[in-house]
Amino acid sequence: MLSIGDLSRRTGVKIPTIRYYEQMGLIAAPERTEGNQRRYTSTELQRLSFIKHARDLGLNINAIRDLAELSADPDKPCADVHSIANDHLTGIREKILRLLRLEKELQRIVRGCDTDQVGDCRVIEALCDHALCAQDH
Amino acid sequence: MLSIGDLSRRTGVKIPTIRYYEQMGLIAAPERTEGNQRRYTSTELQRLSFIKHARDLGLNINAIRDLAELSADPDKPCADVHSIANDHLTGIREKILRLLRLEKELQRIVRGCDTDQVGDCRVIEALCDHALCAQDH
DNA sequence: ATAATCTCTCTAGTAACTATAGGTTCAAGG
DNA sequence: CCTTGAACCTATAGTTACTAGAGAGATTAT
Repeated sequence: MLSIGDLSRRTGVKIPTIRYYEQMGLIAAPERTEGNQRRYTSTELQRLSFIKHARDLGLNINAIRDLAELSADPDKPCADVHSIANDHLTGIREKILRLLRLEKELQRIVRGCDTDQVGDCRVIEALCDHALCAQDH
Repeated sequence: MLSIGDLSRRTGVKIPTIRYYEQMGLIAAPERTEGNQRRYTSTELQRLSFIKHARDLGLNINAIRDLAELSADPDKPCADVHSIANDHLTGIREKILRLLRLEKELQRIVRGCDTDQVGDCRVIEALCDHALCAQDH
């Protein structure tokens, strides 16, 4: 049996986060000692590792809850699993595109300034006037 | 004189957000009518446009507050302005890199699965076992 | 004058935690 | 067996940048 600290060390999930996940229903409430401390089994270790991994991949808690539910049923079709993953992938790609646009624009703005005084700093100027932008963002 | 609705329409910043910015000290408290409604001038229109533009570029409120303060002083060196912009640019680039890594990994995971049943779905499997990952994330 | 629209304040909710306070339990050493 | 220090407990509030809603009052057009 693992204490919450043990579980934390093994998964890399911080202790308050583990309690938070329990509160959010992502992991089941574990057994307790007589003194009311949580004790975990390897089942919960696996489950939390799964969650951690999914979080590291950027999935949100709802998506993870859904995935976890789906994975409990080995005979079901896994189309839903793929759909969650693909939606997430699409979201990531959109974010990447947006950030790339921002990067370009910011770079252009910063490079456009060759003065040392705020009074004629192109960065400030560009921020003041959206019309100076090369593209949407 | 502009009402808060006018200001909102002209800047694209929602009304509650304008009030929020006032509360946060990003914009000064404007004049009021006898009936206690806010009335804005073109000064505030400019300021809010500046803020909106900076937000659209992804700058956070603290950074914007700093930029706005700096821009009030035309004789100061603009090194600090550039430093804020460059820090932000660095942050954006880091985010892009992280998302690109995530995208690759997720893509690999999703493509690796050619079954239809949850029981042997590679996506679930990959999430359960971090060792199956090709790289860090 | 009245109706329709706008605005006011205040509170609470969002996502996913993190931090803190004040108290209890556990495990190891003497 | 007892002590002590580390680990654990709950509950509450704070983080970021808003957004939603309630209930009341103001403004504008007809």
